[in-house]
Amino acid sequence: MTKRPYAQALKIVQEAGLRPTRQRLLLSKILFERGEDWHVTAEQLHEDVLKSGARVSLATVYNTLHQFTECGLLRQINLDAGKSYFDTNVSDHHHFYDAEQGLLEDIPEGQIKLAGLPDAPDGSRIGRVDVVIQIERN
Amino acid sequence: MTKRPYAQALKIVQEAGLRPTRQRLLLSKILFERGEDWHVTAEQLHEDVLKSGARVSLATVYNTLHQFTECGLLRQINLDAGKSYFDTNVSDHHHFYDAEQGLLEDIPEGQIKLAGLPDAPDGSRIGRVDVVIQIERN
DNA sequence: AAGAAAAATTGGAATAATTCTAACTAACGA
DNA sequence: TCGTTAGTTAGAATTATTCCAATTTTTCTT
Repeated sequence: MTKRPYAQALKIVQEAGLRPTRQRLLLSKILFERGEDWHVTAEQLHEDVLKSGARVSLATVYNTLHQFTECGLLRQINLDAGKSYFDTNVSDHHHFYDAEQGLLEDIPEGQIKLAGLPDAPDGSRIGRVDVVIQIERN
Repeated sequence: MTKRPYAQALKIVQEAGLRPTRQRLLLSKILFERGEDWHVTAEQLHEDVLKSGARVSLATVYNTLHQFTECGLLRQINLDAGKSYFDTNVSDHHHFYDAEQGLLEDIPEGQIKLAGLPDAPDGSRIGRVDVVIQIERN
């Protein structure tokens, strides 16, 4: 992988139909070029930006996370009363959740089988089905 | 059902091992004597208390909801970054969730079948498994 | 039943995550 | 390059929740 530093980030942002601003490129790079699935909060991502030496306001981090979610680049997960996680893995998979430590872990796609799914209530249709396995540390 | 007004509420609170204070009795009554499952937020419950003509501070509503949850009288559900729901139905069941309107609906116990549940990661064990079906209004 | 000890309640302040706002700045198309 | 549109920003505002220290209630002991 010997690309110019922002080639991949640029591609992602443009294909999502978003203007390639400095902030979006940087966030795209940090989010999608770490080579593993990541469950990140706005606050964490903002800290990572600052550590990288760049500056993006927290408001922009929030805006961008929501835009990326809209575009299907991220998946938003709410498990804690207080905060949102954003998952860089948007495949159809489920999660372990350690509430004590606020840690999310992926369960591979296809591992869990669901049967007996009910029809959606009248006047609605089914969107996503989320399975969360709460775990406790021994 | 011609009991003295607080007989049932008293029983619930005492069997949970909690002191039967005026506040707990009233909250127990409002929560468990409506004859149907209820998904309530602290704020909503507090309003219901005020409507009933009594006064319980919001801090006490929060304390009591958490204590009742500890005792297994309620189940806490977090689906929205912002707020917590408390479910008066503590049986092993799942939910429809309408994110748009913040509405939760029960799916009857036993309806959904899960297979292929993975083992908990090393050093942990499985607690609860939650299935949430996101629905969108037509 | 009275007094002491323990637990619960309270208002209000504090916190945390998120959203809003209005002014500024950057990107894009002609 | 210029004007228009979209994006970014700091800081204020909002929302749900927790914390705190003072007061009140409940329970225990006698």
